[in-house]
Amino acid sequence: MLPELKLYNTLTRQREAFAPLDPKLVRMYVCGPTVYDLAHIGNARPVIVFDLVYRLLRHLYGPSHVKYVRNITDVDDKINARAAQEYPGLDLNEAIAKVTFSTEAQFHDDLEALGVLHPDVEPRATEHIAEMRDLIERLVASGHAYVAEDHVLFSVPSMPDYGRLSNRPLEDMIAGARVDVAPYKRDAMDFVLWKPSKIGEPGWPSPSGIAVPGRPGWHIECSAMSWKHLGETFDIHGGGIDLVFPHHENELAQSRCAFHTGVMAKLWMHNGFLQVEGEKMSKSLGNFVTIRDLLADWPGDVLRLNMLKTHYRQPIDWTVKGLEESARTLEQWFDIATTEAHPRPAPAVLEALCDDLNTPKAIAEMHALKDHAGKKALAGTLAFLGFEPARLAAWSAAHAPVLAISEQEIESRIAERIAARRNRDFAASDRIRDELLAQGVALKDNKDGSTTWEAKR
RNA sequence: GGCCACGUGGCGGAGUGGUUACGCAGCGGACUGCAAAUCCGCGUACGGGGGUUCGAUUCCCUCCGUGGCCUCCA
Repeated sequence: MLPELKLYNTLTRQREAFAPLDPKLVRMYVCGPTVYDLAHIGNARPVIVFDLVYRLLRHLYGPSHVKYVRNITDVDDKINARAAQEYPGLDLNEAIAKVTFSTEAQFHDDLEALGVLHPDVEPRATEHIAEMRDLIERLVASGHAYVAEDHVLFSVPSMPDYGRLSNRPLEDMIAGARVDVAPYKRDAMDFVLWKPSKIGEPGWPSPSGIAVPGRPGWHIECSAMSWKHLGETFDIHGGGIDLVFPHHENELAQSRCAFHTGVMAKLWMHNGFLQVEGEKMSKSLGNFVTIRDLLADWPGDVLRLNMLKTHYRQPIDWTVKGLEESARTLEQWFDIATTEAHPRPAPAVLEALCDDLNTPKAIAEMHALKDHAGKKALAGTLAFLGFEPARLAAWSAAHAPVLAISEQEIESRIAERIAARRNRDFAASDRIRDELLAQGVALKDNKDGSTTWEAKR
């Protein structure tokens, strides 16, 4: 008997029992990266969190009954700016291709190290321009959008319940507006669906009779890609909490008005923000931490556990101390879970995860497995959660501290020490132990009388 | 200024209207020639103030603190 899955829905501000629209196919869309720079640890949070949601759904509904779409946004002003900066001599479109291609490859390498499964579909925005145009024309035709000065704008007042996701009544937003309003907007809240391309910028034939080439606004790509791969409505839409407004609010407005539906996704999930050593991560503070940097010092599995130690909706403070603790925990678990893995996660862990992805509770349950005869269950749970001893071992081998002493020498010194202890020459015995420690080798005298060693971290 | 979230023991971090979270660190014990590793055991908590209640860390109000968002790159 599987536990009932309950998830917190940003749209309703409460936990709800999850029931897919189509019981034969659970559909989830998560906003992926805009590929203009190395992914930082804050970007890793939604990727890891929703990877776990994906694993959980596959377990509950069967792997062939879940479709997970995570996009790559490869058209964006930040990309254009980066491309122009990195490759000043190159044609802008070629430069953009270089930036997006290499950034995407790096992103995939990072995720591989973090134990993240591939989504079922990973669409790129530039491959869905036709769907975007189609959506825009539907919106214009139904009066939800209009053309002005070669732009297409979404008419926010045309949607009576705009603002429901972010819980911002229209009046409040207008009152709090602090940005100059473009003159071609009918309403201050209207947002861009399509805009004209400047010379040299990427451009595509425009919709709605606009003569000049253009490019999509920020939000339309996700409406287009989720439609193409998941349909007009689907089950779960995820991302970071910073995306709730305006990105998700506007996505939702576009899709619902284009398809005349009451919902876009039934359930909206948002992960909390991440800070580094108690401070907001920013380039000016110099605490901007990329996944790549972290992987130089820590195995991906440790980063993964560190991320899951905090409940996904809570703010997380990313610290070296926390990483050290996670590394130790993972090491202990892998030391214990050496037996054949159970094919399923431990029931108590599954139950915790079904309770709005309560990973801290799940981790506590794993500690309980350690204490009892739960080795096989622990191994199975670790595998289920995406932790892989082989990957960890590979990282450790690649990053092992260089010892100035060979393994044979270590073994012979251990033998020497055993002999000294047998003769009760403890001065000699302790000297050997200290010398090895100074060389980075820590000895362990086990209960069975044997002595083993490990490289000191 | 508007909207929202968070504030738990030395640290990390769940949860709950009235019984132990859990982990790390610490302390005590076992083991050890002594340590380390390992095993067993132990302790301290719910930001301030008010209210509701027989009873609040848990609900309400308020204050303080921390953080996020407030769009077309301004």
